[in-house]
Formats: sequence, C-alpha cells, structure tokens
Amino acid sequence: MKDRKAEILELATELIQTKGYSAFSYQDLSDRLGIRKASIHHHYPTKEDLGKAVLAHYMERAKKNLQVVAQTSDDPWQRLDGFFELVRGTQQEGDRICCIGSVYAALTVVPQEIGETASHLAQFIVSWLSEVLGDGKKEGSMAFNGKPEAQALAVFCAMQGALQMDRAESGGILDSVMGQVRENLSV
Amino acid sequence: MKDRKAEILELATELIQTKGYSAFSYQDLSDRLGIRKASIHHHYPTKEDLGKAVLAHYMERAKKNLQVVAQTSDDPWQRLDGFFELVRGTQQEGDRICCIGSVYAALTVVPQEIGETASHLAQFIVSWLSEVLGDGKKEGSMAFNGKPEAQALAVFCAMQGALQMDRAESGGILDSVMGQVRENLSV
DNA sequence: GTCTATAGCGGGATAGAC
DNA sequence: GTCTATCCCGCTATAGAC
Repeated sequence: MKDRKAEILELATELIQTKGYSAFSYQDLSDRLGIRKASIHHHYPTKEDLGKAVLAHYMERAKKNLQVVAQTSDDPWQRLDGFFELVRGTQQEGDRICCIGSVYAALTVVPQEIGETASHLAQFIVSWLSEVLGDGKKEGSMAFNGKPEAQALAVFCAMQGALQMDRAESGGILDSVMGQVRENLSV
Repeated sequence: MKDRKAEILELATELIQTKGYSAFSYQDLSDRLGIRKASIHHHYPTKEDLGKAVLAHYMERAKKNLQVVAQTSDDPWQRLDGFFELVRGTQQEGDRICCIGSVYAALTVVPQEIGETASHLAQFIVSWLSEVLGDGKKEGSMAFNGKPEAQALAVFCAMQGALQMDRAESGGILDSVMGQVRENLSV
C-alpha cells in the first residue's frame, strides 16, 4: 500500500459507481481497506471533499482517455469504437455505471460542486462525440438526419441508460444498444 | 385528506424520483405530510414495504397509460408521440426522473424485489415500443436499420439518460433527444 | 498515518396511550 | 389513525494518544 490517498480515491470511485453517492460510507471504505474510519478522515476530512476529489479525478482521466482515442486515429468509426471500448471498460470493471449517471440520478442530494463537475464532463464528452459524428457525416462514412450535436447527445444519453440497464438484465443490453447506435449512423 | 395511504404512496413516489431510494426517509414524508413518522409506519410498516408498493403502483399506472395510448391510435408516429408525452409528463412534474432509472442507478442497494419490478416494467415498455417501431417499419412510415427490438431498447435507454441529464442542464435536453430519435426513425 | 474513543445526529422501527 | 416516547443502529466527524 504505497499511496493510501490514491487507494482511497480509487475505492470511493468504485463505491459511487456501484452503490451511489448517498449510500456509500466511510465504513464501507474502512471495511474494504482494513483501516479505521478516522484514518480515512485524515486523508479526506469530509465526505464532500472525497466526493469532489473522486469526480475531479474521474473527469481528468476521462478527458485524457478521449484525447488518446482522438490522437490514435482520424477515422470517425475508429474513434467511435474507441469511445465504445471506454464505456465497455467501465461496465466490465464489475457492475459499475458511469460516475456521471450515478451523480445525475442523485442530483438533488449531492453537493452542488459535484453535480456541476458531472455536468461539465458530460458536456465535454458530448462535444467530443459531436466532432466525431460531424466528421463522419462530412466525409460520408456516416449518415444520419439532424445535427451532429443532437445525435451526439442522443448517443451519450443512450449509453448512460444502457450502462444502468445492463446491470439489471442478464443479457447484453450494452452490446445491443451500441450495435443499434452503429446502425443509426450507417450509410 | 381522505386517503392517507394513497397520499403517502404518492409522495414517496415523488421522493424516490427526486432524491432516490437511499436518500429518501420517513422523516421526509413526516415533514411534508405534517404527521409523525410512527403514523407512516402504521400504513407501511417498513421502508421496503413502501418501496415495493411505490413500484407496483408505478408499474400499474405506466402499463395503463401505454395501453390507453395504444388504443387511441393505430398510427405508429402518433403512438410514439403519445409515449413521448408520457415521458415529458414525468419530467414536468418537477425535477423527477423515471422511477425505473432511479432504481437502476441504485440497484445494488435496493431490495431485490424492487429491482425486479423495475426490470419487469422496463421490459414491458421496450416490448411496447418494439411493436410501435415494428409497425412503423412494416407500413413504411418509419425507416431504420436493425431490428425493432434493438431500436426500441436504444430509444428507451436514451429516454432514461435524457430525463436524468435534463435535470442538470438548463437547456431542453429531453426535447433535443426526442427530436433526434424522431430523426433516426424518419424515412 | 493510524489508532481508540466518543460526540452528535438522523435513520428505521416498536410499544403503548389516546 | 395518530400521537409521544423510546430503542438501537449506522452515519459523519473530531480529539487526542501513539
């Protein structure tokens, strides 16, 4: 255990994605890490501090991942696939939903700054997707009615919903929705 | 106040849709209804009892609403619009998300039966939508790649995500996503 | 940096009077 | 059906020893 603070942050992220912000507790962290609650308060004085740190780190990591995908290829379809792989990665980490969706679902009971960070990240992702879909339409490899911004928003919302629903249904909801999104963009 | 039990059920539904299952409490109900917590326990002994009742009633009402829409018109586009109006109704009742989405987001901390009821209702809605989209494709008024079932699932997930995101962003996220769904079904 | 101990609050739930 | 009173628990958070 070299970096306790990072370890706590990582586990808190997992708990927010699985149990939700309201339901996860310092006791959960204590049990899983094998240290006392007070020790966790030493690293993150309040739950709000910890929550803010989780979202800030989550945002940073997500932005970085998307930038890597964008740099890997210019092809819109490959960039979309890269995005899908990131989403699938979230799910395969074990019954997690997206941090944004978790915060959105509890928006009225979450500290304001946490909601705003989630919102900021959502806008970033939608904007990133808009560029991918816009490029695809321009070069003719993708085809759809309406503006790229609206389509990107719809795709983002579908991913959020699919991640949540995938946990409840045994069948591959996420796969199916990703497949349909592809169909809706095909020439 | 003729029917206290129904009144409690209604308010509990609202609280689950706004605060989420974990965060809403008998104290919340007590404050809003002006009666003591113990009186609420008289009608619904445990929180799980109340939660089950909320979901059972929500499911019943949603099924009835969809059946009414289906009986009102045979036209697929009109039926889709009827569905959209129901979704919009949920949102316009004041910062609510769909009960299903609320339960899905907290699936790991919600009593099993509640999760199963949410799942059952979700399947019903997706099935209902499949018929609408299937009919539209058959008669030629709607056009899209892939199977109606997969498209219906994607539309459902997009609606869940849009309802959640709409609360966080001031702009009409829900309107935009509904508009794009229409575009994706247009000939 | 981690511990013990404890404070203070709010949660779900019950008993029993009215 | 509603009330007062109470129980026990888990939560967030702090103080202070090691």
